[in-house]
Amino acid sequence: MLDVRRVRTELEVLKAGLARKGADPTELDRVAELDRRRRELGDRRDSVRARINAISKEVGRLRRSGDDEEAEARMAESRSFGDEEKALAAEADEVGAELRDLLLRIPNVPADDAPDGAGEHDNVVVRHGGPDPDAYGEHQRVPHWDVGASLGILDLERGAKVAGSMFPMYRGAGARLLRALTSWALDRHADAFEEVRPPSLVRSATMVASGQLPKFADDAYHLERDDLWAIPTAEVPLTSLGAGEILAEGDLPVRLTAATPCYRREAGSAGRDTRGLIRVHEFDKVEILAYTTPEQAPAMHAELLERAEALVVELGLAYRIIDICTGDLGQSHARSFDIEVYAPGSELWLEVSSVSWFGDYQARRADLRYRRDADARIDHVHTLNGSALAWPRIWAALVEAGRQPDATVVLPEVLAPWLGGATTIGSPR
RNA sequence: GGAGGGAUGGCAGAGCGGCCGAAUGCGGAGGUCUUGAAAACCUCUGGGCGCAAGCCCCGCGGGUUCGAAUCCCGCUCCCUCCGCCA
Repeated sequence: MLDVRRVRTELEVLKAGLARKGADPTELDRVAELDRRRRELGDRRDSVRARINAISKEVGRLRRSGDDEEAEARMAESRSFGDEEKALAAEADEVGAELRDLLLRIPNVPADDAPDGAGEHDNVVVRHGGPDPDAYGEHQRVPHWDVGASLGILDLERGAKVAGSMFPMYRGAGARLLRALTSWALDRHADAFEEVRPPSLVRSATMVASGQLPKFADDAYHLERDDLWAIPTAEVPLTSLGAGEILAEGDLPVRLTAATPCYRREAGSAGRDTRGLIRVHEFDKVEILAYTTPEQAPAMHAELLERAEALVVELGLAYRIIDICTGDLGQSHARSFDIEVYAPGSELWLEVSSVSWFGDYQARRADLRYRRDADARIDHVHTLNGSALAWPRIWAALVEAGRQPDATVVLPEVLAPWLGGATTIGSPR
């Protein structure tokens, strides 16, 4: 969430930021108003409390010196402030809660250098890499759901039988390919990132910390009986891993990686991209995430993007990197780069990674701070994260791009160690 | 799931309802001493809001009281035992 103090001192700057995102800037006027009222009520409450505290101390002194009569008088005096204190406290709490609820729903402001734009169509392609998307042959122009079905490595019908549509079932070499991708990616990050295996069900507070709640409750699976949420990304537990803690500056940057299942209801996109693996309710993903000082953040953003890009390069896929414009930025994001790979059979660019910088927006929600070496001041960390990578769409692109004229599928050499040395799926027809 | 015990500052560990934001020890920072270091000694050493006065925080949330770390209720988490179980 945004820093209320900035709302007080840089209201217009923040409003301009929200406007760039296409969000309603007038919400901040309401924040400023609630903040004023909360502080005013708090001040009044505190001065009444100061009176009560002083009198109560006096009562203690009088009691000890045996002057019970005067003590009684002071107790009565203190009692007379009770109702006022209660009323002011209740009102201050109410305004405070309203302020917090509002603040939790207001998006982050975009970074200055994020490109302006109203929506998806204004995103900027930064660069292309890998093979020429137009150079794929006719044998590669078969969608992955057909390739997967004929090779027996993707069983969407059985997935639907067991759990419903958009719950894919991978089989045989298809399942093993997923396992290989996860192992390969985790190993590729092992040089600098601590591997974590976090819970995939989390509390509401954890979902609030990274920004999924309260606004996007409909997008997530909720286990009502236990009041737990199925994580939509490892970002959720990894961001909260340090919640409520104060780290030493020397601990930063903290680099974490995790492979987890991800669950998304896709409530807002019913009927879209329903074929194959392009949009599914459950998928596996390897995430890389960091806590940094504000100074370290830009370099870390570049590092995460390089890592995600390196994986796509090693897989030999055609890809492009997109600088997300202000109007398309997620609620918590200040700056994001997406990596899209080209799937020649589906003839689609598929988003397989989103590498984002959140500033202190999540850290404030999570109360995740660090102590600066220079002056021992305590400040919020910056959080950054990226997928490296999301596997179903990679799986789809690999299967389509790897398809040979003889209908077998050849997989990238880099995966061989995790595939028992075999990089071909199926036998020639 | 059942029974019991516990939660205090970076850690350990005190804390009759008032003089407790909290003893003491350790750890950490600075200083004295020393050629240097160790030892010894001295000082400092939680967080939040606020310009300040002041207010709040002893797991979290309520309550009792003039006054709560201390009493009461609910919750969460941890530990022990039993049950169940990958």
